Amino acid sequence: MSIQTRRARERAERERLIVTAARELAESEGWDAVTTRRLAEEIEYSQPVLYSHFKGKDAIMAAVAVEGFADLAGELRAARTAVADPREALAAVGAAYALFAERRPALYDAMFTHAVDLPFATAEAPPALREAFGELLETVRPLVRDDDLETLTETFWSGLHGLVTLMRNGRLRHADHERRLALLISRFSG
Amino acid sequence: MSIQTRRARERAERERLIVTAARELAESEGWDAVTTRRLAEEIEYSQPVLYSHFKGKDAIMAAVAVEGFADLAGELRAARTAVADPREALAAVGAAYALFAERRPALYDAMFTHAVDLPFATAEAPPALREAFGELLETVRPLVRDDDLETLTETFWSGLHGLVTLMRNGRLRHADHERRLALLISRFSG
DNA sequence: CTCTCCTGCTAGCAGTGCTAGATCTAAGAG
DNA sequence: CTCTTAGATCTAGCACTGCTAGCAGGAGAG
Repeated sequence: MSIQTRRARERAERERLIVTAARELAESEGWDAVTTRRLAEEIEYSQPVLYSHFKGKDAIMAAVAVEGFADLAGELRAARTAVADPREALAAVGAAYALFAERRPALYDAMFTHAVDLPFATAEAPPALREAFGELLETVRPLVRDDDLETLTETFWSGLHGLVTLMRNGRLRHADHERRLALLISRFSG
Repeated sequence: MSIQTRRARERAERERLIVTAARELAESEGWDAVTTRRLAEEIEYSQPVLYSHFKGKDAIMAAVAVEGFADLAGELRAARTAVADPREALAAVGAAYALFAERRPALYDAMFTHAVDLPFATAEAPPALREAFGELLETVRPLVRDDDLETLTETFWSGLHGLVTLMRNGRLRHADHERRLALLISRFSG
């Protein structure tokens, strides 16, 4: 029995190795640099072993994305719980979200622009995803009035997502980022 | 002289042929189906002629994107000028924007998620781009109070962009789209 | 009618994601 | 302790991508 558990453990370790290698490579050189050959070289195995762990490259990106959601959830939670006042919390969470996207652009892309086949707003969505959205939900909850909580959260989230994505490929002037963020938050804390 | 003008005209026609072929192919089968070989076959020329017109595939996508901005500007203008009341105009323009993204997903992608090298919020941005943004600007103008017009417009635009992009790859529940849109608009018409 | 240029083509390169078949290791049976 | 068998891993290759060098062939100029 123990020999099989050792094998299973080694397999799991290698799977983590693949995901972290993909993540680090993407964060340092962008997703274009993450090829199956390059990734195989990085983990010191041949290409086909990747396919014994994941269905394809998209599945690897999805796994990286799930890790990203766990990170994001953690950072949002820290921002939310650091402040008592609900409006200040909203501002802090919004700033944390924007900062996350700015500092980890490749990771953010994997989470939101790529990896379409990741189940999301459904019951079978990975826990990390629900947790990240849950943080936004708890931030918005004290400020909700007439509107539906989920709808309000989704709309606020969309605003943040739009800000960071449009700015990231030069659609918005980089200088006024703070003002736009403040404006968005003010419109959602009333 | 006239012989050279004929050649120039034929060249321009072929260039338009390339762009419209790329656009139609993308809209009917997605950007993954738009390969240089497929595109060459579609216009009944060999691959290398594409490179005598455009620097590469990205440049073709950028040309398609510019066409898309002209379309978007037209639709936004129609929505804006159809209504007299500023708040209703904002709602109409927001709905028109979302409808555009929903009906032309591939075109929308070319405009906002791909084609990074397209000059945007600068002076050398193509006129169609400035026109499209200008429509949003004129819609927001009557509703601006304490905030800066450009910043307010950019933030509203980000909200719209976030809504349509997050919904398009399953990040948001499709059913509540109208409610989110209405909520966003209400937060920006006060 | 000849020469020249230039347009558009064929063929090919380097790289991509992915997979079939061989190989080699290591576990289990006698 | 040996032999067989099964599973994990690798080598080699497929079909495709964007892009380009270098060659034909027909246009225009003289």
